[in-house]
Amino acid sequence: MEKITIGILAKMAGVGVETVRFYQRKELLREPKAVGSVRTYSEDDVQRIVFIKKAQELGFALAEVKELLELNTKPRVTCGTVKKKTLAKIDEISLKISDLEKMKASLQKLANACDASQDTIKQFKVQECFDFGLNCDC
Amino acid sequence: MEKITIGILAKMAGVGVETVRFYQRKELLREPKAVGSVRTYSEDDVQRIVFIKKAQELGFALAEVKELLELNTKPRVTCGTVKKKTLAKIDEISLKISDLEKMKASLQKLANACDASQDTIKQFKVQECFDFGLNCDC
DNA sequence: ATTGACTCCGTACTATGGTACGGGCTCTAT
DNA sequence: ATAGAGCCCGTACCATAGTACGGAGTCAAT
Repeated sequence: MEKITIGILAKMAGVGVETVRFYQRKELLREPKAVGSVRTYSEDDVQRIVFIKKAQELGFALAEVKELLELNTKPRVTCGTVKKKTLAKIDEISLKISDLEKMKASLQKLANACDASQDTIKQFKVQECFDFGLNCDC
Repeated sequence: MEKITIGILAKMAGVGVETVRFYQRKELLREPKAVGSVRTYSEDDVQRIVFIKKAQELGFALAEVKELLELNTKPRVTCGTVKKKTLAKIDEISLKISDLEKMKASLQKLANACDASQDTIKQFKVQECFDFGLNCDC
């Protein structure tokens, strides 16, 4: 098993070398001790970067991703604090999920409306179709 | 019912006036005809902005939000095209939801682990807890 | 008819999340 | 030992998504 240098790490995680260095500056990623003068990374670092990218796509800013990661890794934080923050994040995520579900349902209705007509689609008001909760008769 | 000027609109939608104008420049929002020299807006415009903000929070970039909105409102697009794009968006959203569910499950485990111990929390590897799919014995 | 609040418009500035670049160093293979 | 690939580091630049600002016009109330 060959040593994971920054270039290899970046390739494994599907990001650029500069991105890795950027995350280090932002303290989202530890700066590993160098063996000689070149630093080597672990499989854990790859997973961490993958997590960061995933969480970002889901609408978390880097600062929030950092918080998420720290829930799990900060040594000095008491259990109560972790629990409180964790539950808050869970609520945040639940809300996102429910909004996405509504969005999905609206799009599903739009897709169904498309089935009905042949090649032109009757116009709906955005407000009726993408309402995030109100009813829609598309 | 008083006229909805840009300032009122912004307040109703919970954004700044500058943001409204920014969205107009980006063609996410129509520029309404002026009555006199001041433009007036509708309740629809409010909902549209609310939609934009929601979708953004869910991890869609403005360009993607624009696409979402156009699915529903572009006049020249045929039904087949709309349907194809709509289904693609649905897949995108489903993926987001499933990632969020995994994230939520991981956080739930973290919260439960907190219940168990009293004031210090045993350390988990991020990779075990926030794995997005692998199993975790937290 | 004047004040004050608001609009319109353009331009400039900001924060976030990278990306690119250039000089110097090192590690490996030839 | 030397070339080339890759690392280290700092600085500069980029796109996205706003935010601020300043001058000019407008509208409504006093």
